[in-house]
Amino acid sequence: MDCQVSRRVDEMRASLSARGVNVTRRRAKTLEALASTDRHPSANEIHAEVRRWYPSTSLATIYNTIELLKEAGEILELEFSGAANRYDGRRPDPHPHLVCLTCEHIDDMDGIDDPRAAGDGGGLEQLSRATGYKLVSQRTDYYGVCPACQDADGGAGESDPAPRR
Amino acid sequence: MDCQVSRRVDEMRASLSARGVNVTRRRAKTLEALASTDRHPSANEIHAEVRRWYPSTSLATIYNTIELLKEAGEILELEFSGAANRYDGRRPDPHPHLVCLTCEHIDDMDGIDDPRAAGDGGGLEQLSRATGYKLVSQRTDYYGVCPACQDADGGAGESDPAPRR
DNA sequence: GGCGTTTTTAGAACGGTTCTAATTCGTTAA
DNA sequence: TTAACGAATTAGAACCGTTCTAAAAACGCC
Repeated sequence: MDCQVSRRVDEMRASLSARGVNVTRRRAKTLEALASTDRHPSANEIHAEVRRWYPSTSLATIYNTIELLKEAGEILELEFSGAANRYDGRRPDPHPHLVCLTCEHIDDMDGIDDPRAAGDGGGLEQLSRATGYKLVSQRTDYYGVCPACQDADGGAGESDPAPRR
Repeated sequence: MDCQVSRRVDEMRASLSARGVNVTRRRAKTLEALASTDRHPSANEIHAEVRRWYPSTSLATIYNTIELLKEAGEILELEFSGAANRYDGRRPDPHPHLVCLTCEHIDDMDGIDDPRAAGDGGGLEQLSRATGYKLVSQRTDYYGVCPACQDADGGAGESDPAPRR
């Protein structure tokens, strides 16, 4: 396993343990599946990955582990109404994403010189004061068509190659 | 009907008509329900409102009209995974929202002096160039507890008065 | 008034998520 | 090694907002 990945897995494991959560083998594999990709997998995709090692694993176990990780603040959940939720186990703090409406690929939006592209963090207290809300989280998404899908589109015509949202 | 509201209804109606859509009485009531509130109603709430005038109205008709309005770019749909989608018929262009996690109230976030609080618009072309995506839309939400729910909470204790998300 | 089209209805279907009851697993104590 | 207890896991049902479908109703046009 990549060193970067195993470090992140250790972080998550420690965070769960600190909360008294027993990190079983299935749960550990779930952490690994989350830490080892930047593809923002869905619960189903994580399930498929864990099943490669523990084929009897139920989807409920995946959701259970996801819930524990959410409580520990170790993953970021990206909710979608018409499609499966997606998870970011590498960067649990809110950060902006680029969502492809054609293939549902999700990229982190990093290092772009735009005010809104900044990670949040400091801003929430200030905004809480300004709005009267007690703000705890934030989400920014940009929707469009990713480079690969633009290329696949061969120039002009639409051919609806994949799910749309 | 408020003058502001009826102007907005007329706008929507014109926009639908221009696309060849027949604005029936039920559809007109749906426009009105959307234009006459800043509460960001769900499909169910719109349904209840339209039913006050046309009691036989089916939920499918509401979704049908919502779909037509989306195609015409006349409403903003705020999707939520664990709860019903919400609609903004007053300001169809993306703008930031404040979402109360306790009572599910949604406020428009206006006139707050924060970089991310700016309506989008111009930024998308620039960001498209920077990211390689062909961006068409954007969403920014802030999550927290609204002033009313903070007050209702009477200071310290939690009592889980309403759905959580 | 009759006819073809559009709209509407009621309810089934769908899909992702959550819940439930039963089973299995892991640990500790005899 | 076995017994017993609590935690984890499983399979499948339940849930709920949304979408689909087939039939009925309303509408516009001659």
